Amino acid sequence: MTLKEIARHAGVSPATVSLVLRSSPLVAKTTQVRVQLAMDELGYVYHRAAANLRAGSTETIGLLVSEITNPFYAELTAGIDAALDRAGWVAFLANAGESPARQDRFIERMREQRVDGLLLCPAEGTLPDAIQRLRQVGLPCVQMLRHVDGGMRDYVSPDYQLGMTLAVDHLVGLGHRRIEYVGGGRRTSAAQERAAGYREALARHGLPIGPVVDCLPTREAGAHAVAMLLRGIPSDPTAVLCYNDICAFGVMLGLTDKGIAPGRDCAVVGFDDVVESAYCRPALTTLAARPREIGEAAATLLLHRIKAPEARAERIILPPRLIVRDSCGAHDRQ
Amino acid sequence: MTLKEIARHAGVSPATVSLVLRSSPLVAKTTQVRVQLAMDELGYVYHRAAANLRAGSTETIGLLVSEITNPFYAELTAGIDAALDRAGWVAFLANAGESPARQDRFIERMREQRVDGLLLCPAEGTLPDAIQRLRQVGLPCVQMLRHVDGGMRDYVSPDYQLGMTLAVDHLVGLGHRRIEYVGGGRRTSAAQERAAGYREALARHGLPIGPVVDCLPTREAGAHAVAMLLRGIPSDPTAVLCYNDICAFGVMLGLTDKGIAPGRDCAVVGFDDVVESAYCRPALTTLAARPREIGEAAATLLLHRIKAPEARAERIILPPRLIVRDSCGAHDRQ
DNA sequence: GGCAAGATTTAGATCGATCTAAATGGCGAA
DNA sequence: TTCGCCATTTAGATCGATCTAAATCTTGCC
Repeated sequence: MTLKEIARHAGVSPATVSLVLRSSPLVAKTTQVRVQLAMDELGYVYHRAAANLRAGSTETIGLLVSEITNPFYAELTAGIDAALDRAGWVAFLANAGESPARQDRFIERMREQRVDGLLLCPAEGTLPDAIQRLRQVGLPCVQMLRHVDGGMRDYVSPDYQLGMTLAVDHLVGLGHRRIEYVGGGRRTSAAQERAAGYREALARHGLPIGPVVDCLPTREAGAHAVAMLLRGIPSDPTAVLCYNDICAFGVMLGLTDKGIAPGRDCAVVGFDDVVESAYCRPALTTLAARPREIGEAAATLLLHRIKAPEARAERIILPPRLIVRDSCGAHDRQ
Repeated sequence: MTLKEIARHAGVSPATVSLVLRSSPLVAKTTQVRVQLAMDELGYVYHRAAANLRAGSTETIGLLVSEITNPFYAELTAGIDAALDRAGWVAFLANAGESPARQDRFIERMREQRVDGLLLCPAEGTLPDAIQRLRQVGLPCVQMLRHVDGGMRDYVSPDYQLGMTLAVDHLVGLGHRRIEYVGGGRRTSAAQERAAGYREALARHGLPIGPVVDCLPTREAGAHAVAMLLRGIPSDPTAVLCYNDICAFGVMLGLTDKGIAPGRDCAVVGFDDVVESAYCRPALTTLAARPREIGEAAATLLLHRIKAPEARAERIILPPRLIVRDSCGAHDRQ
């Protein structure tokens, strides 16, 4: 059932049907109704791919996340999906699993599909070159959560550094002087900016800066990192900042297993504010990074960029909010 | 940069280039090399949409999940993505958010995109009619986790009923006689099969069947449901089965808040085995539903169905495994 | 050398829409 | 009546690939 058959059935030319499909004002009301009727009657389904081939745009984007099973990325994805749905666009999804090779494969496939743009969280180890190439071939791209080119191109993310500053200031206000950070070892901009925020805030307060403890963003790694924290040099920390909530859950488990009560004996602060944060015990003090809003902002920015490819790059950096719960001990002191 | 230009550059006809692109054995080695060289040199990118228009298939599917932010669906999605990637296919993603209207909109859009098939978790309230229509228009479709047509069409899911049976048998083996189920009120097949499994298993043991307590799959609802459990008619339950792990987390919170220790004073069993189950305290006894495998199986089945649309429908029902941890008290008794 | 068989290559139509540029029809004004 | 203008409609080329059916080129063999 094609446009041509609709045309025959409605007694007009294919060109006219095409105009009706795109609700052009050129078409007379009566003709439009007649064509619409024919389409309903014959159960016509618009063939977007064919239209796209001629028209040049697909109203389609590629979405690459580094790990969909991380609840933070899942929220991000939901935000993107909501914004695209409002605009009538759809996204191809892929899960890079932190593999630059898989990421390259996906980008290649998206180019073949002729998507109009790309939303991506660059996998760890992505070369700036990869993003540069996209620019060269004229494929609009918005980076999310991480950047590999100094963040000077289109980029949407939480303000990691500000988040760490808020956390440190809060802990210092509670009287903590030995504050460590768990979450080194990753080579993403998101990790580096957090570590920098931690160091800078401590320096501003004139406090000793512990070596950053390596930790992947998993509960296992968080629990395992606890051993590194308790070296007693010069003394054990009284507070621990974590790369994200998942790490923090692990750290709290690790502390508990050593007989140290998180929130009472040692403050723990996470990052992200995933759903569980409010429900674990002690409830986790953390920084709300607002992933859904980030997703919506990123999708909206990409749609703008597609319409205006030559406009200057935008950076949208959302300030996180400190959510004070029980794991930092603030509630005990009042 | 099109196939035609490659042809000119390589001194062959467009038809030959097309054959090379699809690595046809018809082409002579030397020609193939020459064409390949021209493509590399000119930076040619295959135009899949154009090829699809002629060839009739898109090697693309639509994936509709009811709630991507649920970690169970996130795992499912990761499994699907992995299987599709291996086959070289890609998926359009949408998040229905349990809205049949949004679901219909997405299905319509997928038809316009001419996807070759659909993977979907039907939103609550989906009419069997919706699936029936897909059959009529010849769009292959595999239902996952839920079905709206008696599960007689292509369908992949855990064996909910068996899961409930395993849980009840285990609890009965531990000596429990008053076992309740939290998770009614939903009108999906997944909910109904769980409730049926619960009732049947209890009946087989000759035990009293409590009224199923309504509970949405959220922590809040789980915590709230606890009040309904503790009515003392004829006595409070000593064990609670839950719709899924998220509910179970809520129930454990609710119990704890009432001074009842889950795992010691009251057994709690979840369903799904999401990552947190192993890490909450007490660690949750639950049924591992293997979402990643389900996702892979569903994607694989859909690809088969696309190749053989007329073959008979397949039901792939994976048996869950009971994972005994601390919340059912089993470890205390040994 | 001639011919059939097999191996390669190709011209031209085609997929289902959009685009451009021109055709058509109706109507008031000269 | 004829013309010009505006509102509609349309023919035919086009997007970038694949498909069919036929053309061309090699071989091997008599």
